Amino acid sequence: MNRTREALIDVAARLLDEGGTDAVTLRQVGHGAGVSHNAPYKHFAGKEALLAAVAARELQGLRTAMERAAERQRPGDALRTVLVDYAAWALRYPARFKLVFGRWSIESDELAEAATAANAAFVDLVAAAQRDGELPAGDAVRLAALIRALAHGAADLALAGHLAGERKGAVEPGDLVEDLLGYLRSR
Amino acid sequence: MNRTREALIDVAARLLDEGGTDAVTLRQVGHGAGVSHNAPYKHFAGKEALLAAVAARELQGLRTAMERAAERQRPGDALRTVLVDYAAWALRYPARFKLVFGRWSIESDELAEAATAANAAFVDLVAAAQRDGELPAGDAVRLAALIRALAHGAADLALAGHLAGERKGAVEPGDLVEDLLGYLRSR
DNA sequence: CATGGTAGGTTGACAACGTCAACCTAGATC
DNA sequence: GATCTAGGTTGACGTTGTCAACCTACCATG
Repeated sequence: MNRTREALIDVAARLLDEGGTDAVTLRQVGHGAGVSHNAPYKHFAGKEALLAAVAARELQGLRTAMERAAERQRPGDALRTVLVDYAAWALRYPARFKLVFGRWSIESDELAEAATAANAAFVDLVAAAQRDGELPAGDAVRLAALIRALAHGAADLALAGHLAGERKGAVEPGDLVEDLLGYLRSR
Repeated sequence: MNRTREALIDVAARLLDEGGTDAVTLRQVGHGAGVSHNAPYKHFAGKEALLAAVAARELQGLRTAMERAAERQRPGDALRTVLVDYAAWALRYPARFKLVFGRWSIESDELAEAATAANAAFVDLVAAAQRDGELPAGDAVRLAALIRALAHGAADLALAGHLAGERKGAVEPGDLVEDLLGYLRSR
């Protein structure tokens, strides 16, 4: 039924990993899925809509990973695991990271819902860590935003090559996450 | 002498503010500067090189702002001022922010030097705040990376509309900066 | 002073891209 | 059996980055 649609998303994700957003051309996506250069328009309103579908699928994966960590580990460990995995994911799939957390120039219900769900899962994780005494008390939403902003910024700067220490004594995103959690715990 | 070159950079910066990186087309840049669609190639190797020049100019401005703040205020206040101004700048000129701190697909000595200088100025600011007891002791480079990553991530998420609280109780980048500095000071 | 090189400008062309329009076709629906 | 539609096709259009060829003042050097 939606076989072609799924194939298009798969091809788009692959091209995205290979060369970033610009490398995802509707023509190559169509060709890679074995259809013509205009077939994607039968499934997506345009290039942006196709990319939004890729982003939504990726966001659902991130949310699933968070929920799984929350089930299997204590709150503090789960939070650390999630953040470290997040940084590793960003470094491994830079284009996906930039797509998912960049500005969406299109309104997609699927994407908005996936983002809301993923954010809620993260806030839950933070709140649980607070109850466990691993994080200072206070507004969980705001504290979650703080932690998320740090992980996001560390990953983004690292990807751009703007994190201090090119070679010797390089600071890695995971290090900064550990530093922040350390400051917050010892508070 | 380099009058046309400067004009091209000016036009590129204006187009950048108006519609992001994609809105900067070499043809419009040339036309806006009163030259032909191919004249930019006499001053820049290509589109990326032109954008790199814009980014370098912007980075020099940020560095100047930091050094000025360091001269006129106490370390703690200077740091806070710089970070708040940084967040405000990012929200006001999103395209410049994304250009300067995005990945540079080109090697530009001018750009690399500007980045190194700006980063050094920020590390100096952090080190001064540490000596003043406003920040915990430790590796200044690493602590600076932490603070910078938070400010960067907060601004980037806010621009993408991914910061918690769309309307009610919206978390703003400046708030997160204040939160982090608060946690670090009371440590 | 003649001469030649170069910095900076021009026009024209090219392929690739996103997108629109028109058309085709098999299968579901009434 | 007629009709609608989801999903596919080909072809075209305008825009873009970039390359190539050409032109022309200017400036230094013989």
